[in-house]
Amino acid sequence: MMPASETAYQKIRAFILQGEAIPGMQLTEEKLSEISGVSRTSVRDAVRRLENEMLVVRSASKRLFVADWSDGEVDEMFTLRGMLEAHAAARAAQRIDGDALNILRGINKELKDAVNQSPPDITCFLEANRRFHDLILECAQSPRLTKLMPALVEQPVVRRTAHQYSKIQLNQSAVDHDELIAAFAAKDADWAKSVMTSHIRRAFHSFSATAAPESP
Amino acid sequence: MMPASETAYQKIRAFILQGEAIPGMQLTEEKLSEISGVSRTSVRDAVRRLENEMLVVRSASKRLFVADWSDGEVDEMFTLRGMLEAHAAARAAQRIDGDALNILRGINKELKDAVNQSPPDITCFLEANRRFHDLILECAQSPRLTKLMPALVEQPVVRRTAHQYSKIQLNQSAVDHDELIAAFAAKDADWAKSVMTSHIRRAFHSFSATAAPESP
DNA sequence: TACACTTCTATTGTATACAAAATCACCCCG
DNA sequence: CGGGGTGATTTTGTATACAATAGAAGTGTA
Repeated sequence: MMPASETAYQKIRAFILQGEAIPGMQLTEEKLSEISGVSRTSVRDAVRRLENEMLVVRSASKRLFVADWSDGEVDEMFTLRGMLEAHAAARAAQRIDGDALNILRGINKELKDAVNQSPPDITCFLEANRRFHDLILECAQSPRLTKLMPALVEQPVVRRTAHQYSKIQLNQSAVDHDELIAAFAAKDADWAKSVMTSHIRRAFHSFSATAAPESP
Repeated sequence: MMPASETAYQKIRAFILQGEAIPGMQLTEEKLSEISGVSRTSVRDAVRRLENEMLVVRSASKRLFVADWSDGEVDEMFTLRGMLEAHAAARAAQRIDGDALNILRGINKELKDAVNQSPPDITCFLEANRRFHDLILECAQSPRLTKLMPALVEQPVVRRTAHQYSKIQLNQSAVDHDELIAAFAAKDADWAKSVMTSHIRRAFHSFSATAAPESP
């Protein structure tokens, strides 16, 4: 049996990420306790985690709301994520072993398969992509970095627009990953860092182009 | 009246930071509740925060311990902090206004005064230093960055060794700050970034030299 | 109508009690 | 004497009840 606070965390998180929640809407602890089916005590525990990931925010008077992000904040988030993931990639390049490398190859194979479906299986793609980046983070062996990352990865906006990415854009991700794997195999930290930087940066621009296609 | 969870947070934090706690020692929620004088409920709340700042860690079986850091982790922490604070400085350079600049000057004045006491007033120095960096972070106007920072700043080890810094080392901090202010005044993001990078990096080396002076 | 004041309601904060889980100490059996 | 299991003890997890606080709605007065 899963701990109640974990249940609450997952349910509330899904509630926000799968778009049932509207950015800016208030979330009372009681409502959340109904949604997740556990007591307020556990809900509060879950909410603390979500607050750290900045999926929910607190008003001055401690009331809870679903987070919403300005363009500037999304930009900044990608920038920070780029810096930290690039750093993680550099560390991973110096520490990764053959086993992890092979698992990485396997995950990227799955990712490619998901892309090559017709239409591409975005859910599968996102899942494989997440596992790929998570494993790199693990190989970086930096507890601190691991702690910071969650506040920078999940975003409802990004998740939603992912479904509109073209096959070409998705494929570019797979290609980036292949090059990352090559950099890891060569144990070249600088190479890994550069590739990761471009990878995240490109993802950002794919996102902005998709999210706001109507420019003046 | 301060909220109980806040009381608990401050008391426990002080307990760890002022060296009453030994790295690696177990902290039961009940003990912490005695220390802080509030109920376990509020203690748990406080512990969550401390966990995020990585001042306490949780074993696989959810038991709590005072964090202790390997040399590698301290190194990594300074590296991450350097990246993020440099980024904050760059953003601040583009956003800072005259008022903030003057406050910054005032804070650095206080810092210099603390250094020039005989002996230097380290507590005052650390306090002014913290306010200086906090204000820069605020000027950077990045909620995300603000959220990440606390996990990278406070460290019992660093705090303890600070008391052994020489006047020359302390003075160098003031000089760095002056140059940062100059970079801000010129609204030169690159300059600010470089100075901040050096500043943090130097602090790291001052620390390692002080913490482990006996090399082979 | 505008504004202060007051009451009521919604929401979060805290304590306590009990349940579940993990660790420890002990004992029994091989 | 060692290993494995069993019960006791410590420690964390969860629910509920109540307290405190913030926000909303009304009420009266100028």
